Amino acid sequence: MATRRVDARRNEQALLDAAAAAFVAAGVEAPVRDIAARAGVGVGTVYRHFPTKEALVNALALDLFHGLIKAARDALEIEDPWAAFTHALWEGGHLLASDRAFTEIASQTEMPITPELAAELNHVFGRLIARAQEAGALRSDLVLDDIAMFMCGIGAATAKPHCCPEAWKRHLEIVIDGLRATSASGSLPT
Amino acid sequence: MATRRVDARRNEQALLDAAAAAFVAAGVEAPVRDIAARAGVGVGTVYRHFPTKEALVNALALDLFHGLIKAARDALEIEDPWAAFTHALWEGGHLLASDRAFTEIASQTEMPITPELAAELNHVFGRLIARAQEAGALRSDLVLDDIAMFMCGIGAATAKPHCCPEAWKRHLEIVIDGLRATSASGSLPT
Amino acid sequence: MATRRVDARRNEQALLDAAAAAFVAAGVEAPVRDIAARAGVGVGTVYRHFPTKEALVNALALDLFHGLIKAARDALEIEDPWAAFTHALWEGGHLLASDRAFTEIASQTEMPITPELAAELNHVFGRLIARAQEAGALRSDLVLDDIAMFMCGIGAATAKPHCCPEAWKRHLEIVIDGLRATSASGSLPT
Amino acid sequence: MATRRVDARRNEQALLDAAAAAFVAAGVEAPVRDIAARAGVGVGTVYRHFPTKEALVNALALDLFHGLIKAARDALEIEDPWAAFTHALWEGGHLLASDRAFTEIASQTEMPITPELAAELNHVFGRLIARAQEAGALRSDLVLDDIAMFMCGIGAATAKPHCCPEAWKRHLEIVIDGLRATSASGSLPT
DNA sequence: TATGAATGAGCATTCATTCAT
DNA sequence: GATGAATGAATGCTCATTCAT
Repeated sequence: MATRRVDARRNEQALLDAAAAAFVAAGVEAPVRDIAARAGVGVGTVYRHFPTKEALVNALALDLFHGLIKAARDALEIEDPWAAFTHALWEGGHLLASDRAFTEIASQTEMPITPELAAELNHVFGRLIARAQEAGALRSDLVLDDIAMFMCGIGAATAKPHCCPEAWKRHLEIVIDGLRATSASGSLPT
Repeated sequence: MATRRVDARRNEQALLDAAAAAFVAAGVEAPVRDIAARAGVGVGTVYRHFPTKEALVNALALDLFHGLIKAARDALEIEDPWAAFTHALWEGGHLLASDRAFTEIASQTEMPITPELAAELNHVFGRLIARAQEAGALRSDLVLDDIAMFMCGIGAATAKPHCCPEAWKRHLEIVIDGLRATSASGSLPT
Repeated sequence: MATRRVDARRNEQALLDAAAAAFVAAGVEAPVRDIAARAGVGVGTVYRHFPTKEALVNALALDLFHGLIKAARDALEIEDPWAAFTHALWEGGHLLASDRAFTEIASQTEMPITPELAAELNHVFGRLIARAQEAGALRSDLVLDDIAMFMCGIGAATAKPHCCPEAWKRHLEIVIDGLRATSASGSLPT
Repeated sequence: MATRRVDARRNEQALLDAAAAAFVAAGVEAPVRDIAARAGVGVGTVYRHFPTKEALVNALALDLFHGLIKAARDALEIEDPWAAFTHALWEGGHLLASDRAFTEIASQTEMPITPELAAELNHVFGRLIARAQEAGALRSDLVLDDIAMFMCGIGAATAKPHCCPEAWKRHLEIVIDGLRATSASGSLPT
């Protein structure tokens, strides 16, 4: 019984990995059959672990969200507010860049973020932003939602197949430079 | 015969519009039948104008590329190199933001850009970048591909259903601030 | 266009027939593919004519209901109340017996009878019953719902594969004998 | 070992009950898993007792047949031939009415009756019929198969979800009235 | 022996595409 | 030319059955 459990758990992770790979290769439209095949199991097994294809997709997204939250929380430990803020962004970037599946998902389905998760994400990132702004390091017009936007940008940068896998780093570098309090300057929004 | 041409062209444009609308509403997965219905024609007619659904999608993307090129070319007329460069970005942003279909497409299919088109795009944006860098206004490490990345970011910002339709403007503003030569500063790429 | 319509109409009837045959042979569980094959069309065609397998099943049932109503209405023309009543039963029996699909359906799905149809059925059969009872020919404790029950019995008699196709006639004969006003006599309901 | 046997038998009965309940609730299409759950065992255990879902279904049907035979045999003890005959019918009705599962089964699968069982059923019901006919109480044209038909009618009456659970009693009452020797009269078989 | 995870054939349904009219 | 009926491959999902533990 315990053994079976171990096996099942292994399978669940294999399924998650297989799904991520399949989504990267073929988008969220990747057939469940393909995911099963990649994981080396039958379709039925997929459905034993996830009641729905959507549930599998969500599980994948949730994983990333948790990673994001953890990264942000770790960043909160850093003393310097600006360093803490940028650290969180860089860690988030790494997460996103190493998980192209997420971008696929994010761009094609409604994010399955639960209210609790959203609240948690908001709380910890809000703290990061507030601290950096109070320290006078971060431009004061930045709001929480902008973070999501940057992350999407990173995802998009990563997803484009032809650009080098490090491209997102330049993107984030530029964005961070634009985020410094000293950079703020009225551009020309037409 | 000339009338036919006019009619056909009208139909083709109607089809393109219908497709854009359908894609915005339901993603690229929108059925061809829906597109036909929106255009007020039968499915057969769609296939008379575009050999394949993919061809229709590509035509839509091409349209946007042409708009982008035109905007960049117009920007080239502006004397001040930095103003010219940022003008092109803002115009591109507007184009992208007003055409959510494009983002849908971009995120789900390989961009169907032809070598000629790519060359043209590269040429005119390359000029814009070079001029701004020579004038010392634009950070010197910016390369052509970064532009695509920013555009994708804008697309992503626009596509997120819950964020306000103007959100992309802040995104671009920050990015532009980060692009100034004076902003450049080694961040901390982990 | 007119021609197509003719073809389509033909197909729809073929589909209905094929479905009836398939249900007789394999129950309502008969795969849509089989129905399509029997009708000599592709599965897609089934779905062009009926949005759902259930809709096809319902269409079949509705057909029979209409037949039943028509038979009862015709019976109403007969002057003698008892003759009218029994005529309706016999006609209904024939209908049921010649359409084993209906029994299959009736026993496995909720009857898709619309309120209007039910009302119509009730109205005309109610008349038949009332007239026969007023004439003192029909036992007075008979109610409308009993008719449905008898019909189900006939269906069941017909459906049993081993019994001769005329078996239902004896069933109905006995039931009719039991329905005469003179037969009524308290049996022994335990 | 004896204990084992007892346990197994207990399990088997639990399984049979669970199956009956599941079939009533969801038809013969009820998943084996549900049956197992209702019985509080794993699916594997179901298959230890019955090689096949069909076998389980058959066992259920057999149970009812045995009940029917027993009822008929008990009826044979009654002295008055007509009373004996009708008693058997009423008992059979009760059995059927209290076991909707059977009707589900009967209408959807070939009855798994063995030759021996059929012979037994025929023998005892044949006796009941013969006695009642010889006594001049039962119409002489009744044959064995008609009994099955009546039973199916009762099953059908019971199965219809909207009609009251006692509806079958009226059905049987009428049928029995029609079965009296005195009722016999040429109806009008079209 | 009992369990329940794994399997995969099978089903309803959708949708790009073709073609007779 | 335009139409929309027909096609059938492909997809998500279920469920009887097997088998390792």
